[in-house]
Amino acid sequence: MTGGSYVRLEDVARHAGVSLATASRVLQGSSHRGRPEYRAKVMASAAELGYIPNPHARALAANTSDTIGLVIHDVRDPYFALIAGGAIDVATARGQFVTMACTYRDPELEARYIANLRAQRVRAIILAGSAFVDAATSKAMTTELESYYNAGGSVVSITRHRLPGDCLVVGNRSGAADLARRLVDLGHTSFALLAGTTRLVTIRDRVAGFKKGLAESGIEVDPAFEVSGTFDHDGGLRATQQLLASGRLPTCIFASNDVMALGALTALRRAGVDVPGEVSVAGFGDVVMARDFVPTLSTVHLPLEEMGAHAMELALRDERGSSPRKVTINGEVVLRESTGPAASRRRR
Amino acid sequence: MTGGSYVRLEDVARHAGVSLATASRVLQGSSHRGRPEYRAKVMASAAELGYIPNPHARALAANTSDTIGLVIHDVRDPYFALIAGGAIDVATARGQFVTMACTYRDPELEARYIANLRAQRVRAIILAGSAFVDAATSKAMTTELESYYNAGGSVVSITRHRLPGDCLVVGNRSGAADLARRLVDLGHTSFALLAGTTRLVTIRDRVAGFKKGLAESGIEVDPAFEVSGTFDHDGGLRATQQLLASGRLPTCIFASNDVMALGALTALRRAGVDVPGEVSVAGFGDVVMARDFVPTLSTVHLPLEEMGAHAMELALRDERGSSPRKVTINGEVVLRESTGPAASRRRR
DNA sequence: TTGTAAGCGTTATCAG
DNA sequence: CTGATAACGCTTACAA
Repeated sequence: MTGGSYVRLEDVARHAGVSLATASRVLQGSSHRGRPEYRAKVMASAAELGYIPNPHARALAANTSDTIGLVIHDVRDPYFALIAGGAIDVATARGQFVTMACTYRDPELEARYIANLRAQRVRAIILAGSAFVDAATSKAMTTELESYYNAGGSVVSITRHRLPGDCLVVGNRSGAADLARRLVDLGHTSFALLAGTTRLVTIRDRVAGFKKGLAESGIEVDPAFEVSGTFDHDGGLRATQQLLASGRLPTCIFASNDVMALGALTALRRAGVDVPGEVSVAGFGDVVMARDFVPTLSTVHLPLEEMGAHAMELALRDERGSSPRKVTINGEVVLRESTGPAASRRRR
Repeated sequence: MTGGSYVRLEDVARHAGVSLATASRVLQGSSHRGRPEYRAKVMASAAELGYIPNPHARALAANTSDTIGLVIHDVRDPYFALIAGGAIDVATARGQFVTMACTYRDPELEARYIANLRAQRVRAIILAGSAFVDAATSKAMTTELESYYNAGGSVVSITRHRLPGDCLVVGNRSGAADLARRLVDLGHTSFALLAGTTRLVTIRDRVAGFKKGLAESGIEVDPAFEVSGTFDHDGGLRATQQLLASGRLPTCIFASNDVMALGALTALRRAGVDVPGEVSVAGFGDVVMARDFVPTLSTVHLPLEEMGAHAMELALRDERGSSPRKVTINGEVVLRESTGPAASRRRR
């Protein structure tokens, strides 16, 4: 059908018997300008010839492009895979390309990649993944992003309110606090916190929110029960093993994300500890597979896919908003099998 | 640091006191041409000014680009997330961009997207995800890809040996046959096959291989135990429920991929059927989480991440291979908790 | 409205 | 080996 070579705008113009400029205007202008008969002719020719504009030429001439940069922590992490999926779908539907990078929370890698996206003049940059508490860590990246933004680029971040542009603010604090309250209602009184790195603001917020929720009932977390590690499956596994090794268990373990919770579940199972019989476990995020964990995981549901889609929509809106938008996303507590009434209570 | 505006090659040239052409040559030529003193000057100026080449201009002039198109079924599916992750990592390390699309096995969407990648003159296209048995379905896509390939583009596919270019051929048949043998060794005699859509060649191959493995021991699959559905979690769940509803169970269930197997596990658990006590379950692929399923999943391990990395390396090799390479990837059976000795045998 | 022509930032050709 | 200069395909003033 389409031959080996390319159809250029010039070919379309000639075929339609109009000038290059006219063809260009017709093809890009969603507006109704152009004499109807010319419009029709050009459209027909373009379709017949199978014309696809050269995005590079377009980018060069118009100083914009139709690709969006998506910077995430790791595609392999289901949390981000969901966000990416949602984002990619709306981009594809709108004829935009998505170029994606995984930066593994390495600020330097992030900075470098963003510089490249900027040079590529991507239409927008979406950043998903927590920032570090220490703002200086990502200074280079922030600077880069600001130049991009100031030059007219769109920036949408998820949970990075300090960055320029729009932001999807996840209610980490409130979600975790809600979860804590529900857990207390179940009768739990002693909690362990698998915090991951407390240098990530997401974790810090979730932990802070959780503690606040507990505090309302006068419950404090034993410092010995606050164990950190990496913010992933292994981190959850190791932290739990550490807990297990200490010989003392709380009645409930809160992992600051679902994947860590899964690690915790695995560690507990290996050690022969019954969940929720002996300990309850809860996570945060509600990754799709949380429903398939054994036991199914209690967690704070976040509409991850929609968040990705929403972020992409913000990134794609015609006029970059006069004022940056902050959209709050609130999670909803979902109690499933992994949390039960407190063990102590049960024994009564 | 970097100002708001852009540094162009011209600026670097002026700063270094050489011509545009010289600067261009120095900056792109990995070769040692250019007077050393000029080379040094240009490099220094570029570094000092923070020069980043404009990829669009480069693409337009040189008719190539430094982005690779990655077309997969769905990022949310851990199987593909792993492949994508492996691919993205090597691309990033080599300073290449990856633009990714999910096509959900929709041939039309695939064709459209590939046409766009082609127009964008991406440096290579990587295609992961099974083809349909019926070649006509993806005729348009194939044509598009061939034009791209014939025009000098690199194509690397995973499990699509009919396509032009290099191919990572997954030993679906042999892997499934191996698995079948091991399962027979365990004493199993009756098997159910959760096939997914038999229109996908991957599934067809896995099913055929599995049957072949069984046939070596004179075992046949009861047609009533061969149930199809979608090639995902839900497909596995539903197929298993269907099986359950029929009132008759085999001693072992083979799901043609891990995610389906997870669905099966969930259905079984909900129905109160013990695995592997009453039925054994096996999958294919060895998604990371297979180790966290309860029970941990027996499956055929595929080095998914390495496959993605390998595919990207093939895509990036300097000269497109004179002859297309076919690399065979063989899976390895991993027996974990989800398969045990056949239930009937146990009861003796 | 439509056409002409001047860029956009690089690469590549061709003289010097 | 180096330096002008013409592409590359498209957008967009500017002119008609």
